[in-house]
Amino acid sequence: MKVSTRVEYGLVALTDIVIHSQKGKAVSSPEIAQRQNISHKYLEHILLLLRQAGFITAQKGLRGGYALARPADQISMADVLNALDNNILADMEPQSGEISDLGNAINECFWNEINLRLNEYTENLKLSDFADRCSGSLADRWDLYVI
Amino acid sequence: MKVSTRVEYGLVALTDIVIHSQKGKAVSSPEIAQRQNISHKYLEHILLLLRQAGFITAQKGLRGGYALARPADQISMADVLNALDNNILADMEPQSGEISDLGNAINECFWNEINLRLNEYTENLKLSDFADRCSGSLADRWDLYVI
DNA sequence: CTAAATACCTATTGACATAGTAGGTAAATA
DNA sequence: TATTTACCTACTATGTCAATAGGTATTTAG
Repeated sequence: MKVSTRVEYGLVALTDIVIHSQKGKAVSSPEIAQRQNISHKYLEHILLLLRQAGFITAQKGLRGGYALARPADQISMADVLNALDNNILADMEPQSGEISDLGNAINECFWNEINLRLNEYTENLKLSDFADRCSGSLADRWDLYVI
Repeated sequence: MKVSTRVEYGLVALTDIVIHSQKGKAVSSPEIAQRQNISHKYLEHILLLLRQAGFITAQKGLRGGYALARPADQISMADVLNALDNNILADMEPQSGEISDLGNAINECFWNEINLRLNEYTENLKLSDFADRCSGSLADRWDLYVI
């Protein structure tokens, strides 16, 4: 599936915050941008989306930055995806006003089925599980270089 | 999931051909266009894709039209989707050349997992199953009006 | 032989989303 | 007070989508 950089970077940024959050210390956008090799200015737009959706809180000023607004095990990937892209998990809707009976039938028995599967997977997968898995995968990678 | 009209119409057109095919009689594009309420000229482009991908054969001239190139139970939905949209089932690839280790990890443990699920479903679903289901759904609809 | 119907090909267009870039403002802290 | 940060608004380049348009080639019916 083709995914926009907005979604891609959003997921990376959020996971970065989870991984690098420490007690009382926010993660700043320049920090994330450098670590993840993302344009800082562009990243700011994306972090705004994530804040407006209620996943992170922001602190202005020196030593400011972002932190999770609630525990990572209470944030589902479905929610995050929807915040970054309205359509990515949305039900299929006819783009043209008129649609044939066959078109309707196809939507019902195919696209909705696909959405059901995507939603089931992403709703049950929480940000915490996600970050754990990715960290694990990262650790594996590091081993390659360390040995 | 947001789906382009190209994919939507392509699926409808192909299913229309399956349903309305009769021995020795091709299904013409004006016929499909009228039945499914699709712009005829636009539909021609889409049918071209389906022909080039080898799903249907075309016959020019009076009484010409389209027919399935091989049995419907030998055409997987995955193949059809890929013919209509290269990216819809494709693995996640970094859009920018450079991607962080975390980005790579996310691709591996999240997007590829999603693609795996989509591919599993759509590869096992054949056009024949698909047409049956949709016809069934259509029959249900008709009952509503017939009774 | 001719006319009509059909597939096929190429080009063009308007609308929209994406992927940034740019510059400035407000707030918080060392 | 200076610096760092988040925040806000505007702009732009690029590409894809969703057609529309017009013409050519081919086949069949009559």
